[in-house]
Amino acid sequence: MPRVSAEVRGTTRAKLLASAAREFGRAGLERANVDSISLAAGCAKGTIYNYFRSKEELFLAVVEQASAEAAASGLASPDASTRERLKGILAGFCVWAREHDPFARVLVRECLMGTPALHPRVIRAEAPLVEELEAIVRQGVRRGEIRDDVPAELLARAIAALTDLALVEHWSSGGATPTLEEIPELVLTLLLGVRSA
Amino acid sequence: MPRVSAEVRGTTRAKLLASAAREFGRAGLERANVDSISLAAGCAKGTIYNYFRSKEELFLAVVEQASAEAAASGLASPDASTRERLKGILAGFCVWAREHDPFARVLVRECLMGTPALHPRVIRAEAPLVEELEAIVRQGVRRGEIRDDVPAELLARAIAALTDLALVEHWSSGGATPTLEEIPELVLTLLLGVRSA
Amino acid sequence: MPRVSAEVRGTTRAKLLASAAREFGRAGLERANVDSISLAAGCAKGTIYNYFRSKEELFLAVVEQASAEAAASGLASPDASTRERLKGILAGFCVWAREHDPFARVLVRECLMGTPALHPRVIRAEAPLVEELEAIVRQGVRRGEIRDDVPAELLARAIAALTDLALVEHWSSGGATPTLEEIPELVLTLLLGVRSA
Amino acid sequence: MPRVSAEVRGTTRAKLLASAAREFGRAGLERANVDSISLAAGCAKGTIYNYFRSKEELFLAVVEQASAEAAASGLASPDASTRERLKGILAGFCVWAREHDPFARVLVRECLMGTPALHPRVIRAEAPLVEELEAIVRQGVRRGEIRDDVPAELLARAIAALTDLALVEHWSSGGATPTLEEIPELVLTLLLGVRSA
DNA sequence: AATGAATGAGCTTTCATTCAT
DNA sequence: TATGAATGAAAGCTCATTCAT
Repeated sequence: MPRVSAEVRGTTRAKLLASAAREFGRAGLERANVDSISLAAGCAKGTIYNYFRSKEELFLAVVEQASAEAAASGLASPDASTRERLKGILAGFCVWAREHDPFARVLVRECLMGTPALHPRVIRAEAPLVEELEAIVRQGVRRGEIRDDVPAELLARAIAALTDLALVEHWSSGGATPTLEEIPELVLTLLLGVRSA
Repeated sequence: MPRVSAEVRGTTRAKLLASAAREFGRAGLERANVDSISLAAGCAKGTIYNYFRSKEELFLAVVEQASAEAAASGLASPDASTRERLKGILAGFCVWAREHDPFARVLVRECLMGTPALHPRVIRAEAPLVEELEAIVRQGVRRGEIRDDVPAELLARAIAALTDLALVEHWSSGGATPTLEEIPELVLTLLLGVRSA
Repeated sequence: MPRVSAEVRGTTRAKLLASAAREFGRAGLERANVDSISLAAGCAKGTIYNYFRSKEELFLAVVEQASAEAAASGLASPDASTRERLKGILAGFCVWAREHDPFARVLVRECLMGTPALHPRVIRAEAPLVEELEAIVRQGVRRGEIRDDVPAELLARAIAALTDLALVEHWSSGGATPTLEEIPELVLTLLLGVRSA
Repeated sequence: MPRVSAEVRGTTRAKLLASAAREFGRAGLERANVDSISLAAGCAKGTIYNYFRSKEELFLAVVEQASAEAAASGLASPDASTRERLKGILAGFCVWAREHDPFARVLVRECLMGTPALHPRVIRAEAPLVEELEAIVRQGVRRGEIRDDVPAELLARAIAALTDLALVEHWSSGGATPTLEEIPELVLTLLLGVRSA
């Protein structure tokens, strides 16, 4: 198999994923239109089915890619305070959300309340991010840097969930309130108290 | 002048709303099937359109009814502490959610991440509950009973949002974790700290 | 049976016919809406079916009433010239058309090209007018006052048909060209030549 | 780039148009059934919508095709008398009507009394035929070969209209009276007088 | 006789998916 | 591999008609 061909395959696949993210982010799984996706990706309707078994699989591929990218978006330095590290993770996530807006919209929407049938798979896709948060929280508790009145896993999930909700607010308000930059501090204040704490 | 009493009209309408709530809660607006709704309500397909202009209007009617009921579900006594009063509101909401499970599922789903096109109308429908929470929070701040480091409105919305998310968790886990009874305390602990605080 | 009741019956029936004529004239048989007709007549949907077996029968009743009225619209004096008598018939028809605009629209539309299934019955309804024209034409031919190069029946039908077409033109042009007053002379000039001839 | 040749596309489109003409000619725009059209054309229901935006657009496409063909159906030799040339046009139209019976029925029906909403577009489609008649009439008047007591445009439209009506008669009578061959002479006799004139 | 809620067959249209080329 | 015409199940919705009151 020639290398060029493989590259083209990858390119086409990436274009389809990007186009699908835009469409799914705009319209949701049900209302999204397969035709539009392929058209916007610059290929024909049938081509999608050379890369993905179905519309649903394409959707899941988008969610998984979004999740993988989001998980790799953290900026924390290991020697910072727990709060700084958590803030770094969230800030990285928000930066990624800005730069991959369509993917972020799909991921957040699905994490908050996805299609029931797909939820298990979405949860699995979401896991890395939450696990990273959880690890930092756990360490922070051990170090006595943050509250220990709720289980670490629960706190980690609350952080992730409130961040998602803040993003929804951000998009709903047309980007006005809150801004992407404000979100990490906002979420951490709500759940961990003010900075000095 | 109707020969069939207004009572019957009301009954049919109520049956349609209940049936629609079940279907929408199970499948969402898009996947819900008008035929199934009418069948489950025990009437013909066309009957729906004697009561609602379209599937979408029926959906909104469900959301509005759910919201109105939810807003009337509070149990707080005015002389209790702020925390107790907030807990009463949330507990009332959870009781209502248990007793009107399908309506609750639709409402929560929509509040977290509704169909973009319907979001403005859904937000309006959701307003009463949040406003009640906000009023209590504001009073609590004045009394010095709860945190004042975030705006009252923001805190009220965070309470509502985390409650919604907890309900999603509850349903996702098949009712195991958290239980409905745990939710109010859970949410308030996360956002206001432990009880004694 | 009380006489008043019979009068009411007649009134309701007349109102339904008038309302139906408006609706059928506006929208045609297929697009006309039974609900609108009864509503505009000031009664409930079901009432129509106390007077007419079906939408189609109602339509035919309108056509028949229109035809009967149109046939009674002639103004000819028996001692005038053939041309004058024909003109009188057509003028009477046009006056009737002005005063019963909705009925006229339905009748003309159907005479020109009605629903295939109904055409035989419509033709029968139209017959009186054409027969009257034919009688005058026949007499005119006997008297040597008009052309005899085409069969009387054919000429009579051509006169009726061109009048119908002129009315369609009149309505299509918003009443501008030709005006209702011009139509009789226009039609007779086309088929019998100029007046002096 | 289509892998199925443009030829196939054209064939399918032509089959759909022919099938639609049959159905519309039989039943009219409203009563015609999209399912029947596709079935008779030998393809699936959805295929229609690959070629036409809607049932109405399909109908208009039929009218336009009919009109284009009809306009190209004239047989007149330029050096013949005005009457002969007019007769040639009408004869050509009648020949076309015989050979494309379904299209002719749709076109004539629409010209006499079309769906109000579609009338403007139908009129435009009909224009070429009337304009050709008008040009010949105008020339005939200049040459002093035919009557000049009515405007050329009016006479041309009367000729077209009476021809349409004669075709309706022809079809209504099951092809008996008048026959297609008789129509041109019949119409011209009515409007221009006997041949020798 | 009048009502209008209920009916359900029927409609046009959509669109994810297939497959011959 | 890419294509896009063809597919046909399924959808939401309409509306003439019925009938209990």
